[in-house]
Amino acid sequence: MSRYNFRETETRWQRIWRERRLFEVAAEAGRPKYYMLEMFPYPSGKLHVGHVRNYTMGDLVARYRRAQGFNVLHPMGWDAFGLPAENAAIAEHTHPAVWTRQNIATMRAQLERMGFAYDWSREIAACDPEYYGHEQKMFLDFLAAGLAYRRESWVNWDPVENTVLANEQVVDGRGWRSGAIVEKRLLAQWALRITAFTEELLEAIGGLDRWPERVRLMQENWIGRSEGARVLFEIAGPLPNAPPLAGEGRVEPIEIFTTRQDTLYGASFLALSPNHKLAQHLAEGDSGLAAFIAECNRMGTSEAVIETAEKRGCMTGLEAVHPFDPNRRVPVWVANFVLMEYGTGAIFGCPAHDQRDLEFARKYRLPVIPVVLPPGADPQQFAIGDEAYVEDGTLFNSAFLDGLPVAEAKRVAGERLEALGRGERTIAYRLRDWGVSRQRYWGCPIPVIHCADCGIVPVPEHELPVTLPMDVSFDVPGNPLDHHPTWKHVDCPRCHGPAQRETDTLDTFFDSSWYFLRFCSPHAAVAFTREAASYWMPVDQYIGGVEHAVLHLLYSRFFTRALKRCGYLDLDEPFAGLFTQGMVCHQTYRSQTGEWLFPEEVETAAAGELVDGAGRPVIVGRTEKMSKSKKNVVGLDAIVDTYGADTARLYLLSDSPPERDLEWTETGIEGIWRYVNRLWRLASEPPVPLPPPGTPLPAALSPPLGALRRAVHQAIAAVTDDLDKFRFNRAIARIREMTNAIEELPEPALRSDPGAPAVLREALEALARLLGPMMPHLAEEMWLSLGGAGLLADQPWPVADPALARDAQVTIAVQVNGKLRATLEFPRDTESGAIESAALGLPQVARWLDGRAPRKVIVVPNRVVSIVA
RNA sequence: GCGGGCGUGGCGGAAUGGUAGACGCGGCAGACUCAAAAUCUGUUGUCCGUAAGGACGUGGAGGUUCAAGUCCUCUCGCCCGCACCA
Repeated sequence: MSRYNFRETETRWQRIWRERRLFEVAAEAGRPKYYMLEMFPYPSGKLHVGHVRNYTMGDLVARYRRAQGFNVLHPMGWDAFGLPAENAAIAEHTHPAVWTRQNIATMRAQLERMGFAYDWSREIAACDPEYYGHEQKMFLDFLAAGLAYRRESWVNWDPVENTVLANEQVVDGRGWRSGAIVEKRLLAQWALRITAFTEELLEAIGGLDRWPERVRLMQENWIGRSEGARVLFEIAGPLPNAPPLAGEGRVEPIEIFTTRQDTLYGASFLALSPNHKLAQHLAEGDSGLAAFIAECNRMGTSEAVIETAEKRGCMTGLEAVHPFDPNRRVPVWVANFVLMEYGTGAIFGCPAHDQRDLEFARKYRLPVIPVVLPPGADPQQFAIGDEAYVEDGTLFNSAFLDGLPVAEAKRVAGERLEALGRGERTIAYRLRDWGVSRQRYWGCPIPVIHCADCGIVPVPEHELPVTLPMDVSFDVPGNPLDHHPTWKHVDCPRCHGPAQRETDTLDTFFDSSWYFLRFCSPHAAVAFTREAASYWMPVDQYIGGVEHAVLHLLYSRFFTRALKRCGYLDLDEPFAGLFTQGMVCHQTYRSQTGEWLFPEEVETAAAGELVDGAGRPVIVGRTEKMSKSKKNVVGLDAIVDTYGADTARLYLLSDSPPERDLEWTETGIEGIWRYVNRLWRLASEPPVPLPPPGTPLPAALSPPLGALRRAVHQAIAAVTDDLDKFRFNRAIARIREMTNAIEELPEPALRSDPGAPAVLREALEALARLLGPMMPHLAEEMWLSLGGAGLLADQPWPVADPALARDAQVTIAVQVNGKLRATLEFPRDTESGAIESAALGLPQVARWLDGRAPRKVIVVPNRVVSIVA
């Protein structure tokens, strides 16, 4: 039995595609374009099969759209800056650049072996000065436009590593690598003013109709719009135990944000964030308060800590005046649960109608004043127990608001605040500006200079790019740019006095926020040309992991708007279509002593149980996302060596719907391999000798051949529809059905029927074309075997003839009282009366009717006849 | 707590309200073989029945409908995202 020799064919076709520059594209005005993009990878090392699922999907779409005649841009590049390179440099005594370049070379070779149709002439790497120099120019433009600025912000500081840590790098309040307790520090950091576009970013989500609903919701929640009011509470009397804040005797009122201005009459306290400037000020004269604030700042910000931390507060001794009633006073507290970063860093507490406020009030024995009455409740009887009442109702105990429903009361209270000059209705957002400073080496240098006299001075454009020095040491903790003996010392471009470079580098999300634009004109002297961007953008189909649902995708949306404001392009949304693919999973294995084992270290013993190389039993764990740490990975090279790229590709596409997780199994890949060989045999040794290409079909076909032809056109129609809708697994099922139909064509029909060879040729050619986007090498090889002209990759996508695809005969289900009792065969579109009488004449039906006339008969054309006995 | 998703054979999964289980994996039986691998053929939701046939069946309970995996109400379980957001 001959086997498909993928080793020979795959490298051969890859060479031919490369030599003919098949996938290198140029903008062609007037020709419809299709920009297919998969999220560019971080070059972390070798790829495993889990890494290439989204590239396989992207390649399918790229080749499919290409066959449909689109000018398809399908580029690939490297998100090449980042922390792992520095960690590797420390661990392996290499240089981040060397390590990164090696990984890029390895991974590029692996992607090439998969036969992906990339335009490699557009390859970019974020760590290349050719790339990040443009990024520095963008930063300076943002700076000039007020979209980049320097601010003090609280950060996680690792005192051992001497660096800022991202939230993800803080584990249980400690630095993930040093184990040191992380401190909160107020540092001057560069930030991007994403909040300048908050409302736009939120509103435009509604127009992203080819994005997953889930991702749109996540972005909406992340932006977190809340309608409410800012309210001013005057402080009664002078500040105790502290000098007055400013001016002569008059103390600034406390401004709070609330969404429940309707419940202001239920206020029983105000609470300030520990980092509120009034709290900080008061702490100067109040050692108890100072100690409380210090303790709050020591508590980590990790979610686990927040969840378990109880609500605690510290009295300030201040009293605030109720905005609606000058005679009413409420105490001012500092509370650990009030965030400085949201709203105004101060709240008013209404325990009756907010669960968190209620817990606080119970703990500190503050009054609980209900002001919203549930529908039908008795105002005399209604009281708050352990749960705050947060539903709708009617206001009471609230003077001029009494009797109003909640929504109405919000409006009236807001108007009153505005009339009194004690507040205004406003909108608060969860979204905060994006801090982009990192105290890291392997990133894009921020192109500014700090001068003692001139302050912050941008690096002059003609001096860009500011390149990273290569001679750096990772022996000392902290930022190597800061330790470098010479790099940071420069003359101030303005006064020419001695000055220092900024040693922070940009967050790597900055790099990935515009790479899709660079791909449009990757060799341009500017970041990207307006012409190229206006032809290729937006990305028609973007594919990536859902883990980027908020950060990368939101930053890129922001960047596109920021670049538009700076005159770079005329576009709001970068990604017209988005698809988030599921993960590739694999069973996990552990040894008796608990170490993770690679799948190839596990063998099946004679008795059928799983053992390791030394014959010791293996503990089988749950199936989880492939990850190096759990060793449940299957190397890409090993799979391509054993089964070839096409087999791997088809498996990644066929076994699960693309948005769901896929389990990688040995039996699964072997099943695909069998199918690959069946396909190859069909094309290379067809059951009857084929006529030359283009041989016309006979006018009339025998029923079996007619059926085959119909199956082919049905498959073409179904596969096309499935690919349009990203139902790859179903498309493959359809192709397999068609394959079965070809193989099952009865032998006598083949041998004796003069029409058979031509019908078979049509079927096999269609098969090769349909397989092209999924298994491009095999499809080319089939095309060659069939004697097709040119490359399959240049063939147009087949078009189904609806007339040929329509079944001549239909099977009609016969139901009695909703249960299937029989089926009937009829020519398509037989009129209802004939079907009804045929159904009523069936013995299976007569038995259930028991001699009575049916009460009702419903005939659905070509589908079902439903009889009610 | 808030938001979202998903529950269908042994497994992955198909089903514009119209024959539930397409397609595949695995299993079982058989052919070829000295044997194995490979390949091929048949079969494969559960239960009753020799069979014809029948009953049951899409997490659970109701409902709408001639007809429900699909629509509605309630409920259970799992997964994901956000989370002291005022």
